[in-house]
Amino acid sequence: MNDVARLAGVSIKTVSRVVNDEPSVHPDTADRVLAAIERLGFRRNLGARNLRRGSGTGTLGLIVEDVGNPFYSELHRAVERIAIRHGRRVLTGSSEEIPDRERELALEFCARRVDGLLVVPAGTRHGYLLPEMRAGTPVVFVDRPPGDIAADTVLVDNAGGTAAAVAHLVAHGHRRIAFVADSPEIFTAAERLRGFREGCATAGVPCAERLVVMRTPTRESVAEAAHRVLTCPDPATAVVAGNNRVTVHLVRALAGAGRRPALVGFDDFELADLLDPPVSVVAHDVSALGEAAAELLLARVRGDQSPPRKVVLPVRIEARGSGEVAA
Amino acid sequence: MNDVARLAGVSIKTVSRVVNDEPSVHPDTADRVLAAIERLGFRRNLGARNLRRGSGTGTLGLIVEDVGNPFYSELHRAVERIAIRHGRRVLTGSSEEIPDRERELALEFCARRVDGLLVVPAGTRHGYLLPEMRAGTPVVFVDRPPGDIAADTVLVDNAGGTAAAVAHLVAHGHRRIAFVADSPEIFTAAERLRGFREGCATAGVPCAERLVVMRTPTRESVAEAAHRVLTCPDPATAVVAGNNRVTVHLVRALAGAGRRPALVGFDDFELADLLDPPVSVVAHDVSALGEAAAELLLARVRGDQSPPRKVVLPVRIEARGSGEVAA
DNA sequence: TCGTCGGGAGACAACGTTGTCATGATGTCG
DNA sequence: CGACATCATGACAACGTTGTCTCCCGACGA
Repeated sequence: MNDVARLAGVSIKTVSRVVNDEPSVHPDTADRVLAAIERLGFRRNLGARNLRRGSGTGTLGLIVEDVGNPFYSELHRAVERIAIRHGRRVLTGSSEEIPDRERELALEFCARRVDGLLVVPAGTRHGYLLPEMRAGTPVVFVDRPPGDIAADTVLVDNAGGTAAAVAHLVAHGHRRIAFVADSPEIFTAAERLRGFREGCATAGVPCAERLVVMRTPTRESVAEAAHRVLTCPDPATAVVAGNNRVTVHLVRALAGAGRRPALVGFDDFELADLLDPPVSVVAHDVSALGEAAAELLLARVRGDQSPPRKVVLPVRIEARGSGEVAA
Repeated sequence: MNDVARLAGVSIKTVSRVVNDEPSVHPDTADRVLAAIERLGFRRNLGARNLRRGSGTGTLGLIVEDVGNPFYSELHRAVERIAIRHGRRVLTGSSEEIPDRERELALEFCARRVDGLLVVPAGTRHGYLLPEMRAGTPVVFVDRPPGDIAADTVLVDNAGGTAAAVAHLVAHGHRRIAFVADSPEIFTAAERLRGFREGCATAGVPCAERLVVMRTPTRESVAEAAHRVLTCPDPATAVVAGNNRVTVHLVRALAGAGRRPALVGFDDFELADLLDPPVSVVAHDVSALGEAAAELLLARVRGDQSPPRKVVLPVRIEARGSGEVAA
């Protein structure tokens, strides 16, 4: 900026005036400055600007489990869309479901002075965020609630979804229904299990513990779980999958099998309708989730001080055939 | 930091020493300072730090078409992985395939003083980046080359891929092969068309212009294209799809049809193997693409001044059945 | 003619850090 | 016992901006 000022024969402050197009700069002067800027390839340093102005950095932080997972990338996209609309960029990080990495990312984003933080929590303890929140960085939790603090949270109706899945299967005559999901330490998995049990209770069908398998879904672990619930005494005739990865692994595990159980997945996924049979799912609007969270966060950024809010978005059964297999 | 210093009864510089754990601070003093930091919830301002140190901001910029597209989110993930390994974060933006948005994002990222920029270009003119590059921000182009400047570029073997797809189909007896792809203004689409033609020439099969349809793939446009190439005189018996979206739309369009053409897609996608028939594709390693680009960029950040490099990653045919349908 | 007003521009400080240098206290060695 | 290295700390400037205040000058009304 100094160089620009020298080249244009003005003071540094006048250059500042020009780049911020403040009024009360003589057009001729402005032209000289613009020419100098052009010639030197000057670009103002936003970091310094933000420091001086004390305003925010125009950045939102987003922490998810894995930016490469389609579920989270759709979330990311929705957040980005809202952020852009408010003139902000998104800084993203993958926690890899490791609480320490979540914490590290969150604190670093705060050190970078993001205007606000969106977190899909990996851990269950979030006291470390309290100082930051008190210091004025609003935080909104997405898809899962914080562990031990009160804060804005946007969720989907997990329990309602699995309960509906069970009802759907029972309506097609199933009475021995399995539930295969992620580890119960994960909030969504635990909630979906709760809904599964409630659904069973409501429908008056038994909920056999041996038909419930919960652990981190890998291709192998899900295949093993499928084998177990389908070959035990009184085997399952239908399966509820706890999330999109479980569903995909299950579809793969069942692909070779002869007689297949009915299946309802949680989370919609591309091509579900083109599989054979098409996979019924508990669908929810991931974009709406991201948008709601981002809007809530931005309201906080703008100064909304009302008590922490909890938003629960609805889910719906997307019946495509795999759930309609008769018992 | 002032407050911390006051509370700990030391100078602000000593606080700085503690947070950077420089040696030569008396342990007792350090403890007092740490206590004060804890009590006040102090977090150092990385913006100010970066400004003062003149070092980079520890950030890489990544511009893609759409962070929500699985192809780009996998790329994002790979870039993030490498960035983290070098202690850096990733600032991402979606250009939405609009040259002006690409430019706007790139320049803003430069103004934020990213250490380097990864760009999947939307436009074909990149002169606007020259000043930034001269000013020391390295730029690496990913998946598509820059329009009118010389710069590092990491691509996949687009032409080789479609040529191989044609060879694969010819080997199964096909002689009337269609090519459905994105608009030829998109570099990858144009290259794949070139490879398609070369493949036809090499195999000695005709390349009828009416079997080539190129435009922005939507569900409708692809369905229409499929209908056209399959119902014209001398209709196609096989189709090469130009990218993952075209492939998915094609699968959907063909799902209801009776006798289906053979199909080879470009870009692998989840569940391709579980469709009926499983979809053969020209596969390439998106993670490798992102990693190679990020590594190259980081080498530049570290000061590598060698001439611009062009890296072309290999592709391979993933034969799953849909390409083996006999003519 | 004088006082006033407003446009155009610059000097200076400050944002929150850290690099450089200086200081005083303490210990060490010949 | 003096010269000197070492340790612990602080004062100060600087990074690249922008907010505030001030100054100058020409125009305008009384």
